[in-house]
Amino acid sequence: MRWDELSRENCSLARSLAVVGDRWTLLVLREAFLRTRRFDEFEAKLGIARRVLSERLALLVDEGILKKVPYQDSPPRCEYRLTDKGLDLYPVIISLVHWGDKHYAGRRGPPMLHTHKTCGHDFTSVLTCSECGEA
Amino acid sequence: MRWDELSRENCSLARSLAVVGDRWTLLVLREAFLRTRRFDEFEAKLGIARRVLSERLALLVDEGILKKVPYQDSPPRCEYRLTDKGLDLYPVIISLVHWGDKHYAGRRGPPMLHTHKTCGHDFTSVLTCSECGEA
DNA sequence: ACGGTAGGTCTTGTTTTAAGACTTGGTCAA
DNA sequence: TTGACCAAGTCTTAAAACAAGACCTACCGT
Repeated sequence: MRWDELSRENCSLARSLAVVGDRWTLLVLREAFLRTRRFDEFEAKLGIARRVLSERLALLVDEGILKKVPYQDSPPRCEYRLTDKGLDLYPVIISLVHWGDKHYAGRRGPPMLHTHKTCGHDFTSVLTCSECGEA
Repeated sequence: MRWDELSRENCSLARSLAVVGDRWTLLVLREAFLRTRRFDEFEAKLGIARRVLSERLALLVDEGILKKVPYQDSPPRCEYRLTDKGLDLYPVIISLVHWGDKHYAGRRGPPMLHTHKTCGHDFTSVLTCSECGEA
């Protein structure tokens, strides 16, 4: 099966992976969540090949996960920002991060803590049922 | 940056992706969650190349995400089952599935519903804070 | 001895990725 | 007004990963 056939499978996981399931896309999105916005910021922070970065950003814009927003007129320049669809990927990224924290953290604990702005605590994520609220 | 360097980055997302961030691994795990257990069941349900499947299963066993369990003596045969570490990936998979449901479902709605055994409702996932319980 | 089955490995050609040089349109300072 | 510089890419080449399918290895039953 090829990558582009995957997106036509009748399976939400396959369709999601057809978009974000490659080597780099989720790392690009992690940077976007950390407020990285410009081409060379992404390049510098990720160490990704420029060609691959260019391709991924274009794909993410195509899919409506990022949008290009002009930030100056001359020369005309754009930055990349998350759309609502992109923001919806937060649970995916946070679950992967917490899985990594749990199973690959070294002696010094997880590399980054996540603080819940509303309650002020560092948190891990708990997946709950939308109907009854249980874990 | 190469794939194996990624796993040495000081970032839980990068380390997670070094294991499950390729084209096939999460689809293999989806099948494992759906109780697929044997080499040719995986092959038949996924349409994956045998060489790639063999490589992925070996990696997942190496990482302690799947384990080989003998199910008959002669000829000796093993099946692949999720370990606790593997089961911990459920939130990742379910978030990806629900993201796909939300943004790529066709007219007929999502291809598969998830029922919470405890409360009996079809559910979507809600990510909540481990400290205060809010979404 | 023969065909079937489970679980792989090997080979070949195609795609993707990595690394880094090159391009384009514009600014700025001398 | 010329030359250096910048952001945001594109192009080239070699290495790595993948897809498809043929082949291999125990062992079973007949």
